[in-house]
Amino acid sequence: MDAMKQLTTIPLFQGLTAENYQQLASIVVVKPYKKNQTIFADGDDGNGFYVVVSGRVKVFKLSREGKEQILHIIGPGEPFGEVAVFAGEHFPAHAQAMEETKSLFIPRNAFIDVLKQNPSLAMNMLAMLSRRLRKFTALVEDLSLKEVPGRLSVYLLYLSETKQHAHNLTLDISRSQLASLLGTIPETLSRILARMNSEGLIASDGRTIQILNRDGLEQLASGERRLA
Amino acid sequence: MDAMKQLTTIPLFQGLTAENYQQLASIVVVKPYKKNQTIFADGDDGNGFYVVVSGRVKVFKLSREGKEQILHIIGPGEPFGEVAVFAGEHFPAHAQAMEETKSLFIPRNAFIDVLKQNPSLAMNMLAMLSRRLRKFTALVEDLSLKEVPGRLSVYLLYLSETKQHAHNLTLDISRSQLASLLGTIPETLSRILARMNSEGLIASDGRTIQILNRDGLEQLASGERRLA
DNA sequence: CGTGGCCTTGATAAAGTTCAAGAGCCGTGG
DNA sequence: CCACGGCTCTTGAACTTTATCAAGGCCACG
Repeated sequence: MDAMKQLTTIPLFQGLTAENYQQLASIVVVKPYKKNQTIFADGDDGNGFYVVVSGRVKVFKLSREGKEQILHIIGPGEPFGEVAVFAGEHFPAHAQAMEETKSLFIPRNAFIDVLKQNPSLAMNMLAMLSRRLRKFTALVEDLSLKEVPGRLSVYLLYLSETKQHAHNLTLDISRSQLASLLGTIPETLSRILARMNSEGLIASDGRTIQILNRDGLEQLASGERRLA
Repeated sequence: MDAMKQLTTIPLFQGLTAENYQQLASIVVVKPYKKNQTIFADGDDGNGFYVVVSGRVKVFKLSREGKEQILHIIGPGEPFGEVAVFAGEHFPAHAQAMEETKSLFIPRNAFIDVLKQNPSLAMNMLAMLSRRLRKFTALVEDLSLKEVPGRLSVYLLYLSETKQHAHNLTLDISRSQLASLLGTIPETLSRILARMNSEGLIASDGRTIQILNRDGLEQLASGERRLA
């Protein structure tokens, strides 16, 4: 597939003119990454942004002691690093390929030129940033208002609503990474999964999790109930 | 001061044409709020956004039990509620005036019309959203990676760097609200301030705080050190 | 001079982290 | 084909941090 065709399949770039696609195609660079390869580091110069074509990328912060908090997991069609393009000089977090990943790199200056000529691209970008901001609001809410069992419940219910058939979930990330996404550590996650199992809320086996009692999870998610 | 003049002083609207200002002025509505008055509630229909002219507004989330997490405190010249205009139908949080506040309300549809004709307004909006996203990244990092003394240190150092003369700070919010901003409760904040005092890091008296040992605060902020 | 709001302090309990040890799993190489 | 080493995940025990509950102090305002 050539760059131009790829561009038209990306939600961020929907609704542009053929001319715009050509302009974009001429500035875009295809970049492949291996599993665990760093794409950019916290503090790097933000001279452009990326769109994932295939594979997955995690965007995360690192504490001084090396504990990581995952901020986003970016899948095909989604952009990342775009904040740096408009806000400032450097990336505010680390980005690393979680598996073999192909991405497009859109250099800053060239992109801004295209943007200036194209209101509908600007509108797309605005909508996208707004959606991301909204997700962050939810993340902050989760981190500050809920305990870990509640956050885990929110995550499981979210998974079951979106990607998969209702009651049988397959985690597509490791437990350690799930822990990081929930703002905790693997030990705590492990214990909570065990408690959820013994309370009959779920049945987990490796990366497979069955939801046995959806109401119970919803109560945990909303803080109405706690685990024994 | 008439609406048009106010508009030109707002960073978000810098660099527009005279015609744009007139368009905007014709759709803007001035709205006054009393102290503690609700401006919008979580879930309300987002049919426009606001810019604070004078006073202050807090944007916050509420847990089921009523515990509040402040997300932003918005001052003169800053916009709020703008995410709803691009992202979706409803506001993702509550907004309330912290004191007597005057704000401008910009209705959604009319604004989008102006935006479509004006790339530089769109660029301003993009930059603003990006900056806010960046702040959120930092907030998430704080909430998930640091303990309360660290978060408080970050906040104090931030205050001393930006607004005020180096070592003598005056809090412009109540302790309860500071607690909420830091993702904790007033009791915990009180204890930590007491410990910081007795360790000679700060000298606090009411709403005034003197920084006595900047290095010590920086160590707490980065997790190198803990309070006794 | 009382009354209500906010802040402080103490005792207690809950939640999560840390440290340490062991179990299960998988690919590599003998 | 089996054993080894290196992962990740699990489990236990001690410890740390923070929240909760309760009581008392301070101050401003009526």
